[in-house]
Amino acid sequence: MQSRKEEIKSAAARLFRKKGYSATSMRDIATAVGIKAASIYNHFKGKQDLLQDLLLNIAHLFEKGMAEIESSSLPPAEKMEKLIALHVRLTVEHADAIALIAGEWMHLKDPVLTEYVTIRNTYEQDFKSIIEAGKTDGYFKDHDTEIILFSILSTMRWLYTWYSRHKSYNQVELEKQMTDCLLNGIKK
Amino acid sequence: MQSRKEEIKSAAARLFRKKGYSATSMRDIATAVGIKAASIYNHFKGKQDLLQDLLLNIAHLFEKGMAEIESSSLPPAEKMEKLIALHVRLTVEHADAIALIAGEWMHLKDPVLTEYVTIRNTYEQDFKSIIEAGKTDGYFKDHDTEIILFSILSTMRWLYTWYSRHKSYNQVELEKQMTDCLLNGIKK
DNA sequence: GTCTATATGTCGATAGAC
DNA sequence: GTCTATCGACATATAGAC
Repeated sequence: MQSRKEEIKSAAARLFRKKGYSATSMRDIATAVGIKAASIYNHFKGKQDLLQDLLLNIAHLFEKGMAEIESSSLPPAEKMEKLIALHVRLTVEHADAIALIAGEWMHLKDPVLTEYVTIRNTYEQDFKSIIEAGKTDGYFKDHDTEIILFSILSTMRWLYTWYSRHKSYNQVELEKQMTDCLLNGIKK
Repeated sequence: MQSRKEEIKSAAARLFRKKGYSATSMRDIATAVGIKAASIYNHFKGKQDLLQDLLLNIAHLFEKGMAEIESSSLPPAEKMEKLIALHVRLTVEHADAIALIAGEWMHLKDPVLTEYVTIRNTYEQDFKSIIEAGKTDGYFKDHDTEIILFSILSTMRWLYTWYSRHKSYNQVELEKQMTDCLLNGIKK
């Protein structure tokens, strides 16, 4: 059961992803839902409000997932596996909204833009702490932390493009192979 | 020495990257160059023409790089290293245009859109052939070829965001660490 | 080759009827 | 809660003077 407000949100997410935020008009979104553009303003304050709703929601899901992993007492290598699983799960469940993280967050306006960037920076800092703990404990090699973070996050952030073309792929198997690729590499 | 036409192109690339294609106006580009919007039309047919010029140019650079690597008689593992080096080099030399590959190619219009996608698909097919040759020769593990391709390409395609924040990083060292991360993983 | 002026269209958002 | 009608801003692109 999806309310009209939810209908508008998911149509907006799909269109922002496909055509980009700026190239998507309120008329486009309204048509996709089967109403007129003016009617959207009974549910949202405007186009920017829609983008902010979508992006803050997904940002908070990542925040929550990271908090749970950090507060666990698992060793760094297993925390890393949990992080990869978190990205895979959120991507599968919120593919359209995730896509906006990659390409449309720049269209946020202040003060939400600042809020969003702060959340993202904190997330990356937490990620780096786990990598460094893994190096200290001798689980990870001594690569530059920034480069390790970048390699993993970039792969995770593109997962949504890949997954849209391979929906049939088993989620558990995907998670397993990605984790192994990232942690152990592709060379024999 | 940069001609006026080149000035316009690089201003467009920088603005398309920063604000997105749709949100960038001809007035924005003109102002950045120090002329009026109408003057751009003496150098380019329109905004779409600018995007096509930028994207086809960078696509052809990848095509050329891949052709050189493929025609070499190096073993697959070394071809892979050359491919990573190709991405690093093109990213450092054409950061703005490379960014458009990640987020703005969707705004291309046919027939150039079809041409661009065809070039990209061919590039990915060539990449997969090298991965599969590497598996056959026993250099690479038996992961799903699609997943290996995706892991590597996604990291390469996000390099431009990372590099803009770490311009001081030594290019040779960057190449070495990225190659090692991708091929051998981060686990000890 | 750059300018001013302008044609033509679409945008986000609002007012007010029902 | 959805509609019609509309406003004002800004978009791409063109015509023609200099």
